[in-house]
Amino acid sequence: MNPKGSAERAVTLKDLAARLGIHPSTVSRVLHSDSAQARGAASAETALRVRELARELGYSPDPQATSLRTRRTRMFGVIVPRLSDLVLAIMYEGIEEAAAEAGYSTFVMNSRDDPEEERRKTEIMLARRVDGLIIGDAHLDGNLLHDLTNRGVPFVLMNRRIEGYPSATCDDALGGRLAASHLWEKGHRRVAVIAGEPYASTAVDRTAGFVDRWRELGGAISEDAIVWSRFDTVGGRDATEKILHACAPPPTALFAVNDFAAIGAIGTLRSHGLQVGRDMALVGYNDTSLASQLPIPLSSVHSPMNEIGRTAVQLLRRVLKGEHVQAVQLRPTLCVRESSALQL
Amino acid sequence: MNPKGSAERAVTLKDLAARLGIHPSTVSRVLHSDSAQARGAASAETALRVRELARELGYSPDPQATSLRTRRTRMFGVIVPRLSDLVLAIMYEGIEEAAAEAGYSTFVMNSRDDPEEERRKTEIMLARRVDGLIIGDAHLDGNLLHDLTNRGVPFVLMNRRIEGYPSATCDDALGGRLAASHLWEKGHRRVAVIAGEPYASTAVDRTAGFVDRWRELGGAISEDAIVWSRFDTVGGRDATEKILHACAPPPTALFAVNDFAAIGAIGTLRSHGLQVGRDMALVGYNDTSLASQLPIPLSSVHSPMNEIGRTAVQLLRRVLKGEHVQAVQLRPTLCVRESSALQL
DNA sequence: CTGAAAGCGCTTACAG
DNA sequence: CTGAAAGCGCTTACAG
Repeated sequence: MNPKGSAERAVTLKDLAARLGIHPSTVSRVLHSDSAQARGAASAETALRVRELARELGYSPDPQATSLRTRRTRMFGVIVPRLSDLVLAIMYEGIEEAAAEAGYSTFVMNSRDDPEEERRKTEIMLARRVDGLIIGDAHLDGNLLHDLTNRGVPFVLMNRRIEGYPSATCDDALGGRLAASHLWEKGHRRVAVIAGEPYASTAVDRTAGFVDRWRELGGAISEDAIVWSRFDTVGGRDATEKILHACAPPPTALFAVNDFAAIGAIGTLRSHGLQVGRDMALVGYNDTSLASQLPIPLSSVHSPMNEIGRTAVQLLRRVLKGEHVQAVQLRPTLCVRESSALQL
Repeated sequence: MNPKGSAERAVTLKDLAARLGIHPSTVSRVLHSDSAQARGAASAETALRVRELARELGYSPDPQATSLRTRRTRMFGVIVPRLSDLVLAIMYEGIEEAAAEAGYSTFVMNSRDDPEEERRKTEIMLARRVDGLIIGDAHLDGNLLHDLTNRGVPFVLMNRRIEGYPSATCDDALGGRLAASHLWEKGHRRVAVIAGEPYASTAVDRTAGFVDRWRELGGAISEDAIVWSRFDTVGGRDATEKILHACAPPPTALFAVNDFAAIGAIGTLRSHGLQVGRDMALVGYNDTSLASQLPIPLSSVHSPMNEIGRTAVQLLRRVLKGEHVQAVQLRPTLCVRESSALQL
């Protein structure tokens, strides 16, 4: 409503046409011929007049009407476990940027990593008629993706991958290997892994990469030293507690597949009188902004999160064009900081 | 596209009508009469048949078509400084929940707290024809809100407030007062404030509340002891550095208007050989999940972030109904932890 | 109780 | 080069 209390009606094609004394379809044609000269849409002169008036009146096409006609909404749906997970929030920033650049808008919804909720949110998105879906919470044991494929819904995975589906992720196995090489070089021989949720490829791949590399280097690592856990600080606390109880002698280094789990680990270590970086080396994953800012800066495998989000958008656009799309894995790099700098 | 490569066409009202041998308008009427019996829309028998077939075929109305007709999109636009700020991410979770419950979808966009970007994102949202806006990055010195009001755009503020506009926020002045009372009772007499960005009501109100209460209690606090700063960890680091240089003798307690700034403070204190909770008391704000999980748990003013998001949705819905809406301030509570537990 | 029509704002073949 | 028409999928007065 404007100051007088009545809703401001938007300018339409018809308004423009009436003002110019031409037919709405001509206006539409001009506004669609994107190049400088209206290629066959109208005379150069008409085109100019149309464009000028459109700018003057601030014409912006009604997306609902356009969608109804074209059967495309230029909207993407994005599903993440939770946006309050910094990792997903940053990936979403990449998505938003890339989508906006390509003229798409995005819906995000939280699934709380619950398959039931994921399915419900997916249906809401499809009811909204999004052109495609970016799924950030794929479960290795789920069947949602199979169903979506059968229904012909275009989608790509992000953050987590599943064999056989297009995805934009970090090369998590490589990230795990980087952490293993680093700790080995620092002289550690007894290590443990805070492994994350076994249904997420991020957790599985990072852990597998770490263990593979560790064994390649000649190291030993028992099953007891690999503790699956939640991704958050509480998960890191609990896992560290378990590791300290189960492993005798205790490890000299920990690899946490997530920075937040690593932060939880720091807390538990402290309450056992152990200081990170001095009594126990620690490497996290993602290199979220907090890692470098902690009182004792945390070593972390840097994941190009913004880039992963942007890549997901590019992949989805290619899927929409009917291209067959492969999984893309972006390279991680290791950032060594005080938490694991000491040479044993 | 389905397995055969052709897009799955959604079921329409016309499809239902054809199958039932009745007119589409009758189907529409039935599907709109929400109560058990179709109140005047059709015979009970017809209504039943319509509903059954709709369920069977998984009919879901095309929102673009509906919007075009009703001139409402049932979409809200949400603008936040950044979703990678945990505080805004959690408020957004509240928004998403409340919006979904009311049958609304939400777009979020990041403004990076830049007025230019905020304006651009606002225009994108309006071009999408959202029914209303939730603005989470209001600047005390901006003029966007004035313009939006003149254009008759329905909106509410969230997180930050501005006199004269409807808003859902924490009672930040009260939060500041709680922190002041607590530190005073613990015996502190020299304090400093990491005050945040002066263009944000959160920063201004929390700081003013703290200072007011401190003076009420008979305390003194100089201008040098109030340092404006960014809201993030780097802001907290820099501000703490300034405080340690400017104040002689140094304070015994710090109040940071944001948990992340507080985390930055911990880092700077450590590099000066000061341990939080022992050598310097520290209180943060928001009680984000990290606060209680830090190696030295951080005292923090708890802000009901999810509830603030939900409230913003309720307010906006009332604005849409034409109601005149007041600012709502939700009560904070103080969580005392190790970082400020010591009695001087 | 139900049908028929108009129209929301656009796009897109089809004529001329 | 431009106009006229049809139609995307709905909703909503208006008849009967």
